Amino acid sequence: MAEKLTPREKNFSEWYVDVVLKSKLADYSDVKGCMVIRPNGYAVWENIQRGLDGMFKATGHKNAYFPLLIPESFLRKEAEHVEGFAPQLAVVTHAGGKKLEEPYVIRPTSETIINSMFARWIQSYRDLPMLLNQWANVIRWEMRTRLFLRTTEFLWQEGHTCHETDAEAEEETLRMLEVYRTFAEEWMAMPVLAGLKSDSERFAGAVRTYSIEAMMQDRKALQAGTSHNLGQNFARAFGTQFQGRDGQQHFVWQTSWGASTRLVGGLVMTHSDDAGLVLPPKLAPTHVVIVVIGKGEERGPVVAKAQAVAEDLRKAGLSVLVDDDESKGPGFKYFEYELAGVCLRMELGPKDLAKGACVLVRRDDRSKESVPLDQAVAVARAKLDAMQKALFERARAFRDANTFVVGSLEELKKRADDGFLVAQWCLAPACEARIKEETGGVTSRNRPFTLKQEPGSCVVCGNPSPGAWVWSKAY
RNA sequence: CGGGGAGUGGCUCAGCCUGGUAGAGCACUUGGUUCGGGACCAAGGGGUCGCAGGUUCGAAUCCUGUCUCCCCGACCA
Repeated sequence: MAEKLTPREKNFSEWYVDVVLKSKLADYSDVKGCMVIRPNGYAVWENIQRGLDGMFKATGHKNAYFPLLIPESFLRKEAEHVEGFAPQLAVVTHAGGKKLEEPYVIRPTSETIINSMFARWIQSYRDLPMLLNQWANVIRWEMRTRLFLRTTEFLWQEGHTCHETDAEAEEETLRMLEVYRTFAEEWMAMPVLAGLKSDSERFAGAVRTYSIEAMMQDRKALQAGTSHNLGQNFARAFGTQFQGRDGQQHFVWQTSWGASTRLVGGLVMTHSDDAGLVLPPKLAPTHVVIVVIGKGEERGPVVAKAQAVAEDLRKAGLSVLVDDDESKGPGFKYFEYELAGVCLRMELGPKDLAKGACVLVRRDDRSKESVPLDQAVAVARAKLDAMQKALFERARAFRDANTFVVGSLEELKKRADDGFLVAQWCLAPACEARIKEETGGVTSRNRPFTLKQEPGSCVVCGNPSPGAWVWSKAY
């Protein structure tokens, strides 16, 4: 039931939890650090999957599925990889009532087990490129969890590809990052900065990691997708080789890239407000709810009309709910559907019917308009398109208004909670570490492609710097 | 893991200090009246008080342990 949410101003974290719980996206489970994704939340995830999966297929990838359990020895084959993931692993030591000869690790990511198969499947350059994707769950033991943003088990998609050359792998890495950028901006209406990650933020086992970074309403950054150029690191560890055009054996060049249910959290923190969930139409499970108004006998014709309009809207490709529940008043329902994040509310009552009209209310700005019924479908679609666009524009304006160029460590400290900070950095890990320490958690987010690289001097040490990076506190 | 807070019908919480066999509001069910921004009346159903020990004639209440969640830090998608 719709209790009041904690306002964002008062406590952003509590607001976030309130929205997720009360809009029934997810619930806590009895398993520590794990959540249950409820039908509302799963419907959003399914829409995300649909969108991304279509883009993966369009870029030549095929879906496959690899085991949840990975022999521990596989993880050990790539030194940096094990080291990076060791603290987060869940390990199965017993099965079938007996202690296992070799423990299994529950996958935190699948590079190793997939490479064990790539090594068997790839013989020749004619087998390349190999472009696979897997939709799966993974487990990473976390100290502190947050609904959708960081849970012990989460759902994601991990792409794994093999290429003949380094250049092709790099091209693929950037291509998939661009897929994420496009998806984030065009589907999620979430503006992002696509760019290079620093070495300290690089995926364990990768040569280079790229990310897309979004700004949430509390001005903190959310890494919303990553794409890695793995070079030949895993290929060497697993002997994934092919006979090249030159007749020689070569290790394949690989990439991997992933996006997770964290995106749902990003959606919430980007668009929602103190009344509840706001979802971009392209991902919203319900586009329109038709609230039937009226009492007793006057309801009959209204319900009939509502159903007819719903049918028309559905034919136009919209997802529609008709609410003719007589036991609740309309006002109550308005609050409920706003909380649930339905994009458009259509109010339909006897007065509207008399005029041959209905009232349409947009969730994001609550703008209200009386619309002739014969134009309802066209207007609804136009409003949804406008809403999709408006959400993106508003989020972008917010991000831009909270992005600052800073010229010194002092300024960086002062603005630590203000948003995205653009600062020159000499690339020395020590300077990066110092920023994190002195600012109470500001880290390098990435070096956006769109950020012009002009030489300057590092805000920490003053040494020459090749260009600026974006810094922020992050989820 | 450190600091702070909280676990009592589905939800929000009272009761705990000063032990005596569990209560309110909301939600839910049924019937009726309502319906353009959170309707009302009446009747009803629902809780081994997070879990496990202990003290006691008797524990929601006192003691010990443990689990979970929230907030703030350290690690991470």
